[in-house]
Amino acid sequence: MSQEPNQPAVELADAVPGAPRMGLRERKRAATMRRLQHVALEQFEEHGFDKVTIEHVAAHADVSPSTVYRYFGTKEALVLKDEYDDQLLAVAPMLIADGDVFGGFEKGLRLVGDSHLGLDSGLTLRRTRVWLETPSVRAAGFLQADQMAHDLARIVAESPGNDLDDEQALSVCTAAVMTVFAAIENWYRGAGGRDVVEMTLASLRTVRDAAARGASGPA
Amino acid sequence: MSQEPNQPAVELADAVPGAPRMGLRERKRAATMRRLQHVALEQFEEHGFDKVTIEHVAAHADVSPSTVYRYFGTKEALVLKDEYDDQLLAVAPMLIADGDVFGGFEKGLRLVGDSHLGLDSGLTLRRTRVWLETPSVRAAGFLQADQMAHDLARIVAESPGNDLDDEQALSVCTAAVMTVFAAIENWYRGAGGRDVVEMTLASLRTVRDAAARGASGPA
DNA sequence: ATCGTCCTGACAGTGACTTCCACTTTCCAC
DNA sequence: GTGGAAAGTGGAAGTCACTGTCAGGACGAT
Repeated sequence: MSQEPNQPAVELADAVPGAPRMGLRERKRAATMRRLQHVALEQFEEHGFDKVTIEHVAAHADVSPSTVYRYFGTKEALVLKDEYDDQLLAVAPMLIADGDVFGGFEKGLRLVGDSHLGLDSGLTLRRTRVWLETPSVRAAGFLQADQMAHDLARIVAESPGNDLDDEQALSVCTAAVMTVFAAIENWYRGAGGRDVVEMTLASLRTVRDAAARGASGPA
Repeated sequence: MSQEPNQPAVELADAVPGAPRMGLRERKRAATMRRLQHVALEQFEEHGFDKVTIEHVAAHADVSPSTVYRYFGTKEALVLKDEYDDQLLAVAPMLIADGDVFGGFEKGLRLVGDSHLGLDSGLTLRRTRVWLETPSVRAAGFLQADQMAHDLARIVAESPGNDLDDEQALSVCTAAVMTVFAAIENWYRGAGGRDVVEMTLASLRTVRDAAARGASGPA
C-alpha cells in the first residue's frame, strides 16, 4: 500500500457524453476493483502469487475477502481481468468480413494493440511475468484465450462473406488466438525489449508461412 | 467398483524383450494407478467431476487419499494422465526433419493416432466429456498441450533441416498443437461419430488453407 | 427524512493439496 | 532364507481457495 495512483485521469462518464453519469455506487465499485488489482499485483510481484493469500490482499486493500471474491471470482482473475478482450471482440465482426481470418486478426491487433499496449509496457511486463510463470494463472489465461477463440469462431461462422463452417471456424480461430499467446510469451522472454504488437504480427506471419507449405493453395 | 477390466492383455515386460522384468513394486504401482484412474473416471462420469471428492475416489479404489496425490498430484491428472503425449514426442524428431512442421504433425498423428485412438473410442469419448466440459480439467489440459508445444518447439528449433528460430518454432508448434485441441473438441461435439484422426487432419488442413491466404508464399 | 434495494463484512463450512511421521512391504546382498 | 536398506503407505494436522448465508449499513429514489 505504498502508493495509490489509482485515480483515472478522466472520469469515464465525463469523457463519454452519451453515458449516464455513474452513481456513487458504481464509482466506488470501479475504484475498489482498481485498488484491489493494483494491490494484488504489487503483492504478487513482491512475494510470488502462491505466497500471497486472498486474505492478505483484502487486508491491504481495506476490504473483506468476501468482496474480493464478489468482484473477481477467483484469485487468478486478479491478474487476468481487463477490458482488452472485449475491445478485440467488439471490432472483430467488421474485420473478418472478407473471409480472411488471419488477415482480420492482424488488422484487429493493430487497432486494439496500439491503443492499449503501447503505453504502460513496464506494468504490462511485470503483470505478464505473473501471468506466464504461475501455472494456475497461466492455465486460467488459456481458458480465457479459449473462450475468446470460441467467441470469434461464432462471429466468423456467422459472417456473410465467409466460407468456413462452425467447426472449421473454431479450428482457425483457436490456432490464431493461441499464436498470439505464443507471441506474447516470446515478447516476455525477450524481457519486453521489442514491440508486442510487431512481434505478434510477426508470429502470425510465421505461422502463415509455415502452414502454407503443403496447403491446398489459396482458396 | 462394478467391474475391474484392468488386467493388461499382455504384461509389458513380456511383450518387450529388451525391458527388464518389472519388479513386484512397479507392477503393483502400475495396477494401482490403472485402478485409480478407472474408478475415478467412472465416478466422474456418474456424479460429475466437482461432486466427487478425492477421498471418495480413494475409498472406492482401496487406497488412502495420500496415495492418490502421490501418484497423480492433482485431481485433474486423474483424467488427463496418459502415455499418449510421450509417444507423440518420441516420434517427433524424425518427422520434422524436412522443416515442414504442419506436415510432420500430420504424419505423426497418423502414426500415433491409429494405434491409440482407434480401439476404445467409447471410453475415450466419455473421458473427453469430462475433459472438455469441466473447466478445471480443461484448463489443465491446455497446460499440458502448452507443455507439448514447448517440447516440440525445442525439437523443431534443434532440427537440422529447419529454418525457424526458437521463437518462430514456438509460434508454429503452439498453433499446430492447439489446432489439434480444437479438432478434438469438434470431434467430441459431434458425439464422436466420425474418426478423430481424420477430423484432426482435416482441421490442420483447414488452418493451413486459411493461413495460406495472404501468406508470403510457400518457402 | 425514509423506505426499499443493493452491497458489505463476518461466519461457518467444504475440499484440494501439503507436510510430516510411524509403520509396513519390497528389494537386495549374503 | 534372512536382515537391513530403501521405498511405499496410511493417518493426522494444517493451509488456503472458494461457497453460502445472513444481519447490518450505505445508496438512491421519493
